[in-house]
Amino acid sequence: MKQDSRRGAVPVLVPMPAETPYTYAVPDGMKVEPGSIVRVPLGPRMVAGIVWDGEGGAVDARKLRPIDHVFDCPPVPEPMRRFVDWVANYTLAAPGMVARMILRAPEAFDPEPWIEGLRKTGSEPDRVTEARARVLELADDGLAWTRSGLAHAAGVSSTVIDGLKAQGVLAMEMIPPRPVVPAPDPSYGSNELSAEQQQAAMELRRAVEANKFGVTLIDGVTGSGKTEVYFEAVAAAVERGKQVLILLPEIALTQAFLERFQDRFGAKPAEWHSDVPPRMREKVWRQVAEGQVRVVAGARSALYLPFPNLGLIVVDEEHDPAYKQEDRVFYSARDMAVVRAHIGGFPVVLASATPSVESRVNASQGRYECIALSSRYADAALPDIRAIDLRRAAPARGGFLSPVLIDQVRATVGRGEQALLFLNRRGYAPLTLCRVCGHRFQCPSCSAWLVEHRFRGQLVCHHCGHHEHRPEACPECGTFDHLAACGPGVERIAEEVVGHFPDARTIVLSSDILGGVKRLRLELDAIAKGEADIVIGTQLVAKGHNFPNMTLVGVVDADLGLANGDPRAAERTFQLLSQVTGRAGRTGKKSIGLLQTFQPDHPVMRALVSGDAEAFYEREIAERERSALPPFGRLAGIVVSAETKADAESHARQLRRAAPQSKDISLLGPAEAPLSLVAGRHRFRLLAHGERRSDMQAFLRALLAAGPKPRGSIRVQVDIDPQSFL
DNA sequence: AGCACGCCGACT
DNA sequence: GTCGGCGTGCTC
Repeated sequence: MKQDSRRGAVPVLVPMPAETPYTYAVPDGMKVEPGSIVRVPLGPRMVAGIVWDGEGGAVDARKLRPIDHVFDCPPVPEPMRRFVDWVANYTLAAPGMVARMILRAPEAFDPEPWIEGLRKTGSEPDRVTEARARVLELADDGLAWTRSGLAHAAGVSSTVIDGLKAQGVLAMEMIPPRPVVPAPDPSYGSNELSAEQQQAAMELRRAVEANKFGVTLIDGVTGSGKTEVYFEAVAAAVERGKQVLILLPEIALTQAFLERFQDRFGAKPAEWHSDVPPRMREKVWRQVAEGQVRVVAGARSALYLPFPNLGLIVVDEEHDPAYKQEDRVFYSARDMAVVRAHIGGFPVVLASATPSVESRVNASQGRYECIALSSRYADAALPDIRAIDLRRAAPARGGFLSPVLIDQVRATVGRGEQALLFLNRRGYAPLTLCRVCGHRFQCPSCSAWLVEHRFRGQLVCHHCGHHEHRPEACPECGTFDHLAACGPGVERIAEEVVGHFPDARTIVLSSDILGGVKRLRLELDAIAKGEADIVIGTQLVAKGHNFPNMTLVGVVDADLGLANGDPRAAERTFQLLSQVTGRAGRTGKKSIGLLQTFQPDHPVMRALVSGDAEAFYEREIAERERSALPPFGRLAGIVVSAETKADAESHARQLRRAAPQSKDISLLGPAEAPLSLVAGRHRFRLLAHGERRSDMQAFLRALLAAGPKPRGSIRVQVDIDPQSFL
């Protein structure tokens, strides 16, 4: 529905951190409406902006500059605009910075050009050769073909096509650009669902058909077929002519998901993530905006695609920390998906085998519906999980694998099956020190320990990327050959494994693998095909891959990550180790998960070994409630980034002056960062905890008003009470 | 955020 | 004498 175009001046949200839209003059004869994407002059350059709602603010008429161009593009729909305002307000980010996330496909604002197509005219060629006959048979469908498409399909060279065109047998006409993906067919393949799945699918279908806001949490154990269940909700939405967004954490590696989708719907969903090449991004953006793309599978940024007709969002692996964006605009895509659904008045589905504490609490308190899937596919037995008490079964001197684990690896490989050794730490050793003077290698800009990467011969900071050559001599005391590597990384475990099993085929998988995502996919495929006996990997092996022959998962250091002060440490560890051990036993073979730990009685280990997640979560929830941590209390905070510790300290003083009501203003360097929020370089953080979100807003305003703006940026941590967002 | 302007160090 | 580092300030 078009509103009247407004004359005079309109507000335009430009992609920069201004608190309000800027006002631009609308030249005579130009028609714009709220949501129009326009090109406007901003300082010395031209930028794309979005015409916003309301009246343009009063600006000095001499400053007012005209809109340069209105793109021929569907306007950003009203629910999207409300969403931008909502996210900006909630995260205390500038609305323009949120809008910028919508505008990240700059070439997509102009329509895709039509392409040349060829159609049969009905006239006959002078001679019908074999090649020509094949072409004509294909073109008989009456549809327009592209020149290369027709040549390829008929298996002829394009000169054959040109010949037919010259004779007037085929005529050229302009045809619309091809869809990035074919339309999904909700009745293409129906998965066989168990009674339990059927029941769950019915509930989701009902929610979609009711076409009103509601959140459903699918809590389904590994192998219970959550995906098949929510595919039925997707089908219901597609049947109703709605668009669907499926959010996945780190989609770049989830090739298998796309194939499952294709098996169910006969076509792949459109993909949206950072590895989609620019040309494809533009096409996807445009076709989403035009309503042509029906289903998008994407990373968290897909939440900012301009869907005109969204009817369902699915957040798969809803507990995954990758849903939190922690730079520029801080937000949790899982929670913002709920907000987007609320604004759009449609349902949202959260799915996980290990739901977050927040979602469980929301479910138990009735804000979210909950569907539990408790039975597994017949052939997908969960592995038998046991703890190895490292105090009793200590590794050999200089090693990190206990004899118990080594024996199990030997037995597994001996049976021709695969073993996975999981250690969530890249590189060779997390700390290097001098045995003579005790010098420890530290990052010059972050104060974190430098991690040795022996293959590369370097010491690397995992916070900021700083790297230096690994020296032979201690830089402090000058002694040669007395630098000691402390603790294990995957490279060091690989060294140990090769020592024990020189004939086994061993692969190390971590995100710093040479060759990037492409190489990683190849390696994962190779492992799935059985081309490795022992895999040593970081957490990327935990994500969604199926290794049919993997029957042993050994967690080298199950305690890693429990002791870093993060209030979610236990929850995260439980989730991660559940996922990792779940890699084994996908095909019904008897499989084992072994946890090397110094704390076999820790609630996380007990929950994993007993399989009793409920007790663990109850405990965790009680603990959160008792200590007023999310989701019951607040961990909201103002985060000030600073280049140096001195700057951060001066910001802390300023913040204490500005916000005396904040009881807890603390300075955190990356080494002791409790919330794994460290991103980018040179970042020290300041947390001012507040009781309420409105306190945070007041603190921030006070801070900004108190005096010179701190250098670096000010952000509000997103990790805010998820109960209050509606 | 991006971009220009502006003022100090090593090089054609 | 210029090229280029990034500190500072501004954008309707």
